[in-house]
Amino acid sequence: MIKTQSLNENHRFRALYGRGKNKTGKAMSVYVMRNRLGKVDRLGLTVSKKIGNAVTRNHVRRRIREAYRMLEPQIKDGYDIVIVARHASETMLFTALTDEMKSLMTALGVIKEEKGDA
RNA sequence: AGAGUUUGCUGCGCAGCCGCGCGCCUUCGGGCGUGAGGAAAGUCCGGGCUUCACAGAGCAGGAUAGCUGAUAACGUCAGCCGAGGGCGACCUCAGGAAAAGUGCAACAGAAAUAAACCGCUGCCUUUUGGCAGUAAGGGUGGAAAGGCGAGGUAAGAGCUCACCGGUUGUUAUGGUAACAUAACUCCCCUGUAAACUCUAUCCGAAGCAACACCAGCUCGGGGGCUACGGCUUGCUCGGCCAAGCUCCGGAAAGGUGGCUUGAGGCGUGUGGCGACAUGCGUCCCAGAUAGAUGGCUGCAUAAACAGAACCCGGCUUAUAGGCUUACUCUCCCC
RNA sequence: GCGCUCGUGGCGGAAUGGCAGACGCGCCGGUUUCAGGAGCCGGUGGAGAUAUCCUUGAGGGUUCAAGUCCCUCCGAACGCA
Repeated sequence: MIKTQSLNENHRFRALYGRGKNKTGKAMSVYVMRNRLGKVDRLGLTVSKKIGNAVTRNHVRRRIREAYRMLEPQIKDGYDIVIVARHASETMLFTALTDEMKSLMTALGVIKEEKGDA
């Protein structure tokens, strides 16, 4: 990923859960908050043990990261984003996963508005 | 043909585009190579490695339990012995000691480690019954004094004898041994040690968040107090001199190493029934640090259990499908 | 990584190796009331032929006998670094 670092500090996670804007879909919940790092985005992933065993959790984490990578060029700079996986993210089609992430991000206002888009 | 026992293996692969960790190269655009398991799991054992304030001794505690071997070691493995199950191939077994001692054995039953309720026999008594002898018979129970026959007796009893069974000891033969077989001899004794215990053998503790180093306004270092102090798994002896709090003096997180060449893999020869050992050749095969293997498309597309975190040897548990070794029983045909 | 504890009717929670489910809460039925509550009385794991059988997270073992002892799994909660 080009402009995104991983978010691994527990206090930032708690700040996002507490004060960030959030939206929830079938496959994930997304929390968003501005950071003070300028052009850098930071992504944190949470996959709890309720989702499944280690193999399942790895798989879910990779799918969500891949979907984020597809979406990354359209995301505004300077945000911390935390994505919490839910059960459906293991089984649903990858295209549906990508679409859901995009619609959640759009609702939260972190997707760039494309030129000439009505 | 049917039913069954058993051995070992595999458990996705290829191509295209985009993407990730590590290593090397780089004209800094990128390129090349490589990248999860048989259980990586559970953490049930054993070892390496590191540190400790570890000389060490005793007690306590823990583990193991047929024999011989294998191994770095083991609670693992191999072969054998014994016991149990199965017609059999074969499978299972914490498989030392109950004759060192203690405990426990509910209910039932007269009685549970010792015995007289009924019965049987003798004597006394008018009868009811009393005294004595007796473990053959009765019922209870998981277990009731070894089984059966004969002798014997008032009635009976290993009281005596024959046979059988178990058992203690000795001897002989075979075997390294566990043990097996035979002879003589002693005895006839409940079970339980996954109850305490005894016997034999083994065990210092903690764990890579160990530990070492670097950077840092805070390091290092020093003073005072706790003091019959702290540490050494628990306790005692012994040993060591450090630990906590506070003050000079004000606190939060980082980086690097450890980290992968090893009791290593593969092939092959030799020794051994085997576990395994060893010679030669050859190969280098993940090393992350919120944690790398994913997404899409095609090949008929369905495909289990499941993800390394210091490393090895085992055990246990999970596992769709496929392949495979050696055998057994029954039926039919020749 | 290391270690400790627990699992019993619907719920909480007892039970020396010896009749499993004490006790409390809840639930059901009855009584009382015009009606409800409280009180009082009785019942309450499952199957079944109404004899009995199966039940202490699951599966094995030891024992005459296991909720209890031993082993292996499963699940939950907790401690230390």
